[in-house]
Amino acid sequence: MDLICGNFVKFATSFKFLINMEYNPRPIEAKWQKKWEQEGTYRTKTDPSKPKFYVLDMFPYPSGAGLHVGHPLGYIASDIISRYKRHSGYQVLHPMGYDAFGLPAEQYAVQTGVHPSQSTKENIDRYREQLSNIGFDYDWSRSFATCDPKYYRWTQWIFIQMYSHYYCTETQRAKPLSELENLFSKSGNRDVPAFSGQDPEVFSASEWNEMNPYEKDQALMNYRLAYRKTSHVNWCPELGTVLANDEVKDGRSERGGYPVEKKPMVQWSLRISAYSERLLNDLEGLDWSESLKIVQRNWIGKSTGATVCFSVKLSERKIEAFTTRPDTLFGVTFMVLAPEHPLVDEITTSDRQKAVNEYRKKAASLSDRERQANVDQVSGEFTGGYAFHPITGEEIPIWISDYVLMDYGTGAVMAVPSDDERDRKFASHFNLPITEVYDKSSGENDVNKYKSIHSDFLNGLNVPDALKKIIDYLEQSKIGKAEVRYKLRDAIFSRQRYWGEPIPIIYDRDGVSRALKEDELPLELPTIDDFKPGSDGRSPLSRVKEWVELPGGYRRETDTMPGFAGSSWYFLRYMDPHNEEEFASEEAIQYWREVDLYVGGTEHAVGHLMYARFYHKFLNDIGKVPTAEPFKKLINQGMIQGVIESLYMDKRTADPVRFVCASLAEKEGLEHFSKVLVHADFVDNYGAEDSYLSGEGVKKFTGWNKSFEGAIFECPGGVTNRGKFTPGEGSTATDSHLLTHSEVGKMSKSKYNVINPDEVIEEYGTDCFRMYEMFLGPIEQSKPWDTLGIEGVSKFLRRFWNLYFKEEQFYIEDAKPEKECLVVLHQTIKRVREDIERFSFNTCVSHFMVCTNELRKINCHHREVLEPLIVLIAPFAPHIAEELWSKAGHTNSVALQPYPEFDPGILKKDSVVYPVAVNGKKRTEMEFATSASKDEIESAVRDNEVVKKWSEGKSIKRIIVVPNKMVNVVVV
RNA sequence: GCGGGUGUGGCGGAAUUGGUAGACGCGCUAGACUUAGGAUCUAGUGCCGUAAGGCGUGGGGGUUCGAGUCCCUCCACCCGCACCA
Repeated sequence: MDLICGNFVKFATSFKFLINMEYNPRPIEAKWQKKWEQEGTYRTKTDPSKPKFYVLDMFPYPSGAGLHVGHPLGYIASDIISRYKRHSGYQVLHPMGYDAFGLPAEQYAVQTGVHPSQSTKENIDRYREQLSNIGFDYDWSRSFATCDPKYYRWTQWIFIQMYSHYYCTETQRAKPLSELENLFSKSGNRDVPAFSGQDPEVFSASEWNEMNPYEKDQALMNYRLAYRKTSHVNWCPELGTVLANDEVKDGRSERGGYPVEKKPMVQWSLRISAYSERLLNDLEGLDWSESLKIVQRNWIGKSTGATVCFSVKLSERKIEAFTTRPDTLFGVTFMVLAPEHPLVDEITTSDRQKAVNEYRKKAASLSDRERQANVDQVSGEFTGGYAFHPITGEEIPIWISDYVLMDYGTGAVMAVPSDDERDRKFASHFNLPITEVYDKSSGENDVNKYKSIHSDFLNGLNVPDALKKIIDYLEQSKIGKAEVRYKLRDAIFSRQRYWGEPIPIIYDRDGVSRALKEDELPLELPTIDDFKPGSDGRSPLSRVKEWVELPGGYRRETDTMPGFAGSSWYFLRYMDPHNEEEFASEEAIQYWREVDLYVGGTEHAVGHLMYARFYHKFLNDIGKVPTAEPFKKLINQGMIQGVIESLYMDKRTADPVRFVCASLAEKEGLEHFSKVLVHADFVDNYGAEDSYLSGEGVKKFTGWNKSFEGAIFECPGGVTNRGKFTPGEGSTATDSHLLTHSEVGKMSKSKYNVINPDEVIEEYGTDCFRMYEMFLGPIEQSKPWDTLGIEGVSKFLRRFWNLYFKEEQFYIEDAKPEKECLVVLHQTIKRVREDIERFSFNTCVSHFMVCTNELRKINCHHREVLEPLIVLIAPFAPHIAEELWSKAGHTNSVALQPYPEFDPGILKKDSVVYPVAVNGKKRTEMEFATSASKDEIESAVRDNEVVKKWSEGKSIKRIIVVPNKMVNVVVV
């Protein structure tokens, strides 16, 4: 009987599908996705008759792991905006592509021998499939990958432009290098307005003209925006490559944990530091979050001050020190050099030699991390040498200490212990004198209000005035000069790797560099089958002799470009992705200009976003793009977290291993237990507080982690061992109910809690998945994925669908709707429009829910209400919208319909229900016509029974009427 | 240490300019329909209290007729930077 009934229900349900009554998302979604692709619904044209809108998602690296539910969050948000803008009459550019060069594919190749191009292609295909499944409106015809020679040809081209430009400090923009060479041949390099990070050797015009090509090349390297020089890099001998700073953790490589050392190597770099000031200033006009701007400002790290020159006793050499507080110059009582400072050797006296050498040796052996770790410990050595105070002429002892960093400022500090915390610490530790140079006796906290003392001609001045005066003095007497410094370092560009863009440079027999000509591009990566690093810190390419060695004794550069080379300008290529003549046509660039909305995670706060801004500014300088900034507005989506599930394992017994229920662990004392991660798939009620392991879950767990096969799993109801559950004494339990420990944390493969969007979509449908991701909370906040919550959205979509059905048939009536229905619709239009504009997608979803609940209640089936609602929801749930739109009798795509406008006339009310408060507490409600005057309302409120009751025995002092809002009665 | 952000029911979160705190959803409770319910529908659901009422947006103070929202102060958590001269 049971069986027959069950089958009947099943049959009836499937029958309902046939007549399209029940909402069954998957077939609908597949149908429309196919149709969109066939009809090119989302093809973007460069059409100057329409306003444009460029929405962009941050370039994904297609990893082998595929997407988890956190990745699409930002993509869905940008998809909604892109669809909304299309409905609003914009020509929308919403592209997607792949940042496809990079280390993971190469590491995989080293391990497996699979060529990176193959594994990358497979990963891209998988990404594309997963993305398509979510129904995005990407114009796939514009997609590309950075490893495609048609793309990287232009990555190489941009590099060559940087190689052949310098930065003019007069006009504050990049200029062709040939102009600089002209200047050199006319007047040498002494006064050229050209940015150079190092202090290049000075040469005259005739010296320049007599230089051989090699010497000229070397000299020009000091000015090129892409240049080659020796830098101290993180070299990892084990991996045979240079690592970026963020790839090094605690002196070891992030991958593999191999030791990393500082090694001088000849490397290509980009002179991003020339752009520091512009990168800093132009942040001002960007619609980015304040916190992101601050991160960028910190990174650029501008400090304004002066360099002061100190002469050294018994030496011709001078010490330059940078300070932000030259006004405290009279408070200098000692100097501190970085241990690596080149002058240390010269000034150290023989009696101090041994101590100094030991200290330097110790400092050199520590990594940057380790040096920073002992911030609290003061250490240092006296060199025995003295400098002269540039004004008073007093002798000042010179110390060395590792709190002074060689690569910041000049590597030398004029120590003012009175006004600098670290100098003060150092002085008191080594008993060095402290001279107060500001009168702080007033107890005032504002530094700018102090008056200068013990400072000769500065006495009596406040800080800003003293600063001005001392800088004037320093410059006039040529002791020093005002100076601005930045922390921002030039970007090291060389990678000793295979899977990256070849650097399009060749060297002649003498080592003189030359860039490839435009018609020699792209310089394609040769195919190789051995991906191990080359010898002597060179890339695998160095072994490909037939590629490296060229006729005429020329040799190719064998290093490749870093990941940011391809990802720093990709947003421009989408404007015109198939152009073979230029990276994008002027017409396309003039039309699309910049990205109007950029969506991505905070992990790119400095790296990608800084490099892309730099590239863009450079291209702007050379007249290739019309805008100074690439990304007008930026939204950082939050992370979607997962619940990390673990089991309590008893530390006191090992044989057999004993796992216990969380309730037991708490009773016995948590200190006796360690936590063992358990795969989220094994847990019942995943995500809920009382998630647990059933007998089935225990079986999965022991099958997954065989070392626990013999373990016992104890919960209050009984014990499970080797698949058998034995109830405890007096227990009626029939199965394991082992509560797990659950905590919110990162969703990651290593935590075994990854939720795959494909599975969610399979169960609930794409539209539901999209809406639920939005419904979770504000886009910028991190929040945990709640497996149960999605039911609510699923239920809502079914109800929404059912608005369009009556007695199992699609049903929309053409009769004039009642005002009530229209009010619901227009209220919803108003709210949704406002909330999309402010990127508040979670509240949009709730407006749709409210709307659906209300229309259901009043049983509204009017076309005039239900059709605009389809368009309104289309950006959020495009598939269900298309299906209902076509069922309503339309043959065109809903995606191209104008977005509904709300009619303020419909929302206008005749009367308003006022909350009436007495002394700020709401006590009753009263309805008044919207036209009612304040006086009318006031007198009616006075007569109100409830108000009378609350003012009994007291007098009404005031009645505040806020029109159409509320009434407050003030009673004393 | 510095900078930024966030603190609202059992949970995710609403509240655009100071104006009915807790929309919407989850969860929970009760009921209806059901052989059944992890389906669906209806009602309820901040806390205390039988009620009247009181208390409530991290704590304390202030401005205001009125404060989640503004000001001061303290606390907690998260993120970023960190000897930057």
